[in-house]
Amino acid sequence: MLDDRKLAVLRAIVEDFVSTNEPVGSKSLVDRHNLDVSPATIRNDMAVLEEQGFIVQPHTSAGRIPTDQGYRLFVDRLSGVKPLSSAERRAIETFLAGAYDLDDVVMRTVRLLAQLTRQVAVVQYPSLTKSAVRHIELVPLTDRRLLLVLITDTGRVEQRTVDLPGQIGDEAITQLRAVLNACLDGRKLADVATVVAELPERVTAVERPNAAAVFSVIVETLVDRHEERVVVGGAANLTQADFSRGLHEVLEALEEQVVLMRLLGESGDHATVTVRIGSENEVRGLRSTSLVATGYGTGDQSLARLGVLGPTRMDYPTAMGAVRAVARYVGQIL
Amino acid sequence: MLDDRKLAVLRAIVEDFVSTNEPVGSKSLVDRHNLDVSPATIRNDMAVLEEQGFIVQPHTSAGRIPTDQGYRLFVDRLSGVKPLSSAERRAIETFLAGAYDLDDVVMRTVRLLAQLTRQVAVVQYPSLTKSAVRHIELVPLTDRRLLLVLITDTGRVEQRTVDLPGQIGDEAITQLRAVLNACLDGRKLADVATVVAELPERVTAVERPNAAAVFSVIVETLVDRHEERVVVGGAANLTQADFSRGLHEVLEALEEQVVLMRLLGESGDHATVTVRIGSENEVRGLRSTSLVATGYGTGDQSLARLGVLGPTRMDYPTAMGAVRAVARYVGQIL
DNA sequence: ACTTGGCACTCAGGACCCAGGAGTGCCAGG
DNA sequence: CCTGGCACTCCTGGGTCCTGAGTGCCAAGT
Repeated sequence: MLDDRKLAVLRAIVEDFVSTNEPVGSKSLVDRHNLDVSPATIRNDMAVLEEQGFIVQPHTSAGRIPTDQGYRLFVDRLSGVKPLSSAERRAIETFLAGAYDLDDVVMRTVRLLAQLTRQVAVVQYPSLTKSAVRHIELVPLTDRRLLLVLITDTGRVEQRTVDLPGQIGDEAITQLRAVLNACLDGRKLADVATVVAELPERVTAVERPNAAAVFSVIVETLVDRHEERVVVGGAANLTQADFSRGLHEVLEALEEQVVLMRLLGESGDHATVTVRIGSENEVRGLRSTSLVATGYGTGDQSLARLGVLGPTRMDYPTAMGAVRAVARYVGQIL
Repeated sequence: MLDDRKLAVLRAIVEDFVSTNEPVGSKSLVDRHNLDVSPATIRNDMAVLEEQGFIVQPHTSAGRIPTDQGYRLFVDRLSGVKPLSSAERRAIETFLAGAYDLDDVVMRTVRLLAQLTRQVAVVQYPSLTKSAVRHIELVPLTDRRLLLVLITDTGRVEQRTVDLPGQIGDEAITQLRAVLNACLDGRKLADVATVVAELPERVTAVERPNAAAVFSVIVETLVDRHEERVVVGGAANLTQADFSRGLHEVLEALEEQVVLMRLLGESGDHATVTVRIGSENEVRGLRSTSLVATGYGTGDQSLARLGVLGPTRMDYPTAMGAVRAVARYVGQIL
């Protein structure tokens, strides 16, 4: 039902509209691309495309602009992933190379993505649940409060204060620390809950209440409270694309961690770049934006996701290229 | 040169303009405030105020709007700090009460300030240099890499990886850890550099290269690299105020940590709310915004600063009230 | 020495109209 | 199935006009 030329026309419309931000008409199409047919023919094709819901005209007798569905077809069948220029690759490498720690990696990644794509970059912190415990440290704050510091093998550090039911002495802390590290070191965080359940037996009875408090905080921190943060950058790029009045909505959505998590979280296996276009987004307020995202992580498993967010009128091939490349490099670094 | 009535007129102009966002004319002034003089009199006063540079008219025969200098006079002499309603006070308390750790406190504070003032909130992390070392932890990652975790008495946790010149064994790590904690525990971070300089003597000669690497990272982390982060929130509120095209500039400035530091950092002793209006801001791109900021911290010393940023057309008394109140509560919590 | 009413003046903003042009849909002929 | 021609639509930009808010100034009043 859609022959090759119609697809070519759709592709051309998307490309032109993305670069000019103006409805594109039959005449300018035949000029700019070398379709060797007449404008009238194109018009017929466009009529069909419109009927199928891939393009619309903002008002009678204006050019056509792609619908969300049109973009969808475009990314699915009409365009590939545009690889980065070698200059860009080098830029990525040098930019990410000097990172100190995990925080720094994430921050640099956000900036990098934002600059590269001129869109809003969104990077999720590597998930806790898929990494393993490297070390647990207990530091006394007062005689009834401890600071619990938990270090994972992805280099992430979690900290929480623990309020104890009773006083605790130095030697008790030392003992507790030893037990914790002996039992939890190297364990996948996902397994920690079950291991912790067996721990109380290993502690002397008198210390059990305090130990229990610590254990429950550990479980809470690691398992229940998936405090997986999302970092946003490049919000300034939103002002270029004209969201008319929707900008406010978009900015608001970007400040809600929960919303961002929902946005990024869904679907998409590792190493595939997924695109979510306009109304496909569940998130209210981001209905006129598109998300290009992928997973990243060490080896074959995906630790978290990152991507860019922009107006539906976005250069998808380039964005996909940048997202994929950055995800790979970040994976390498971790 | 400026009698009482002229000042009253300026105050009225500021208040009206802030609430309506429209140039205010002589007629509406006498209506809305009960100045019992005629519009003509007001016009004379306004002429004087304009000559002195406190107000301008956007174009001939429009009402007047305050200049930066006008706002300055307003905050300095014509308005106080508006205390919060008791409902707002309660809101602050309950909102900040449930905070887990330092990160959480900072994040909640940002949200709170943004919601309270309907402006952009800016909160600086408590400065490292003024707090003391609580604990230092070394965790082996590989045989040539350590993770250094440093805990301060304000509950802040700093982490850095250290690349060692040579291999290191478990017992060497233990020794090093003991030395570090023995010597640095409780020291003000500002003093750490001098203490560290004396440390190498306490380590066996064979371990000195590795130890030196660790020491230099410590100094770097704590002293040289004042990586004092600033967290921004409520950027969506910027869209309400019409920055015409300057919005882009403002958003860009808000993403530059360095710029924010410069903005917040200057001047202002603890517990005073300082206001920086429009062109008084050094920062290019924030010339049409105002900052209301103050220090916060435990006891009498200021650990860091927080504030709100908005258009110069801002409700200063309320903003100042909110900033002051939030700063106090946060100080209490720490 | 201020204050006041009166008056002429200015100018942004909205309503209105008009022409130009880009783009379309349709149709008949190749 | 493609193409040229043609009539139609309607957005866009420019121009004009008008109105209303607001001003500055002046002369008279207190």
